[in-house]
Amino acid sequence: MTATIYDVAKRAGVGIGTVSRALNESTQIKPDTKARVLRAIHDLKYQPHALAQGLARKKTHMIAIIVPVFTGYFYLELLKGIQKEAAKNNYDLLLYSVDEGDRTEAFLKRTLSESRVDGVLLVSLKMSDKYAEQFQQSRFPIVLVDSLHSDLDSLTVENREGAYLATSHLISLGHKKIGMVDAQLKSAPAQVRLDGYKKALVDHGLPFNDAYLVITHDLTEKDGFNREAGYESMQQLIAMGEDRPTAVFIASDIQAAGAIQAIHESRLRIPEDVSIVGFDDIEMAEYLSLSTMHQPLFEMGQTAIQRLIDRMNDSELPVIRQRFHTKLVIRKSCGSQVPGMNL
Amino acid sequence: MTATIYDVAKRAGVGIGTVSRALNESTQIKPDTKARVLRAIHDLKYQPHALAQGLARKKTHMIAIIVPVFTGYFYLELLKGIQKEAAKNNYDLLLYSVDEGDRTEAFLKRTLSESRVDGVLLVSLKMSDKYAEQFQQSRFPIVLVDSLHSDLDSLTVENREGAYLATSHLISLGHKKIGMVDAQLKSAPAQVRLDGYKKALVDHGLPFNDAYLVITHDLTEKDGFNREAGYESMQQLIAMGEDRPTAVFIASDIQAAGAIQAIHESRLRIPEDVSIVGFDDIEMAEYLSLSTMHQPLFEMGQTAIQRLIDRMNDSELPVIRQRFHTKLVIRKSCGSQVPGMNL
DNA sequence: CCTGTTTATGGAAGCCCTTCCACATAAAGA
DNA sequence: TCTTTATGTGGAAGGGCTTCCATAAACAGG
Repeated sequence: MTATIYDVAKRAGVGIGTVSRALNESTQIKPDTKARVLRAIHDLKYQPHALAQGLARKKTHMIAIIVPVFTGYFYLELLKGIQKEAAKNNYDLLLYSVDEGDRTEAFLKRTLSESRVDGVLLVSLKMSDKYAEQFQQSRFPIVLVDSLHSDLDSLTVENREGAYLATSHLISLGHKKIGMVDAQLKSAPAQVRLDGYKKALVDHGLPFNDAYLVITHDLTEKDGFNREAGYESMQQLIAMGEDRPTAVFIASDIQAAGAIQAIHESRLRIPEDVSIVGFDDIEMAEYLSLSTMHQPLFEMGQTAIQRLIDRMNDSELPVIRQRFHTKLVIRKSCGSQVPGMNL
Repeated sequence: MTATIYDVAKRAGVGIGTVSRALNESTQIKPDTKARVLRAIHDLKYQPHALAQGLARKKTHMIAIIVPVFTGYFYLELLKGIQKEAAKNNYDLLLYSVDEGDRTEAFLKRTLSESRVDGVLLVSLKMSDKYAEQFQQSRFPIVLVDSLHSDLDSLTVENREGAYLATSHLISLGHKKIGMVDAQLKSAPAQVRLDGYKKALVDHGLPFNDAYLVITHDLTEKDGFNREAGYESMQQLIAMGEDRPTAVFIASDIQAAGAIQAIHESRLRIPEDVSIVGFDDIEMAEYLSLSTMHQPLFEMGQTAIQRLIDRMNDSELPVIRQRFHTKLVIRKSCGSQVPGMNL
């Protein structure tokens, strides 16, 4: 069927070693021999067998990427960056998408011992100490994206800073009663965004009001970063009546989408009655005219691959933690609280 | 480092063949021998080397999926279905995303000869006759999704039917002047959707008016399924003034998003001044209150994998072409043309 | 022209499996 | 008890590549 290196060798009248050298840019080959081999390769439409090559080289040129079952643009943008950079460096992407909680570990385990890939990108998923140690000890290249572990390379967004900026923006518009809708605190980003929110209040001399903080108590396995959670949380705030906050910082755009729906259903207006700021800047945010914190996802994806490649080339690199800054994107979902100052 | 089958054999005091049998559910092994081997495997944390296995078995248990650089929910939903079904059947997904035009062929070529994967899913990309023939001759399993070639398995959406239904819906609401915004006709779906639109007009005794058909003349390499194209196309229709259509069928939701923007900017109202129906039912459609044709993408993804697996098991299967039906999802973007009958 | 280098080349060994064949052992039949 | 058959088992061969080592060819220098 398909030609092997032996066929090429025979046709070119050389040994298999020479064929290999012709293919692998070795300097140890005479130019005209190389030309002859390349000609034979061309004639036979020969293409090296990826698996055999991988087996011999102990390199597969594949990168596994483990993501939570993709819900939304968040992962799309990231994937684009990852994909582009991987392609540029001739790496193929093996995509694992995890739905149930502990499948992550199963994937990590396989990854670690099957030698199917040269490295792993773990996205938005928690890295257990146990596996972190295994990866570290085995020097198996891994980079965490939007996730954190002190022993491993990680790229995260400045969630605290982002939340701080978002909240500060609302404060700067004159709001005094500023609420927050958050996801479950077992999620690190949710935790940290809450911190940023609190800090912004404190720094500007505003009290932190427990009643203004609504955290999804999603009974399912989810983390609360979804529309339904945002919808319900906002309903809860609205139910406070006149005491309700005049502005709300919402931990993710997708929750904000649900929140907006809840607000509209209550016949309240945005931003006249309630101002909101989201987080993520997913594509939909633009359609919702939602002010939000933009994350440089594409760039993070690219950087993640670069870092992974660096680490594959040198496993002794010191562990880094790279933080990416968010940027406030102002749209129409927040206005000044002072009457008459509205847009 | 990691244990090989030889280590396991030695530890269990058996031959390597026996270890292999213990792993591969062979009946040719005594239960207690098997137990002993499995014990050794457990002790050594042995895991077969995927590449070596692939090389020996001539099977990689990987499927390549080639998609246009993912823009939007269209691919997300499809990917979810693909991913889920692949995981269920223990196949790994190798993701290739194509941006520039002819990279597709490069991927197909590699796929065909590198033996890296057991099968290919080609999504929304044109299959050239040349490669179609190569795939067919080599009996290399491939399934086309949202793409078509007579010699290969393909799953498509009933684009004509969908366009027909969308247009008919507008007609049933009383509209007489119905326009269409389409993408470039070099794209098969665009072509076929236009046919459906025309047929609906004709079947209902309405004339086809050339001026009401706007086809993006995108100068870039794109096919016109994007927001900017929709925006400009709609501006063109609006520029007709009072002669403009009262309803427009738009070939994709993403174009519809652009069109809606254009409509709003012209101070026209939806659906009072212009009714629109889109195509795809991407997540955003709900937020835009856009009536549109829903495609069963998740299901298509699943089916695609199933079909691919079937074909991998039996390359002699007759070529099939499976069509999926679309469904009209009514939201608020279309109203009756007759004054007073509006919502 | 010969010796010492340098450069080029062939092909065995190794990567880690599966599979097949030969052989051993146990069970069954006579 | 001795065949015959069924059942288990070991390990060579093979899958297609890279790499290394030994050897051959080319090139200098004297």
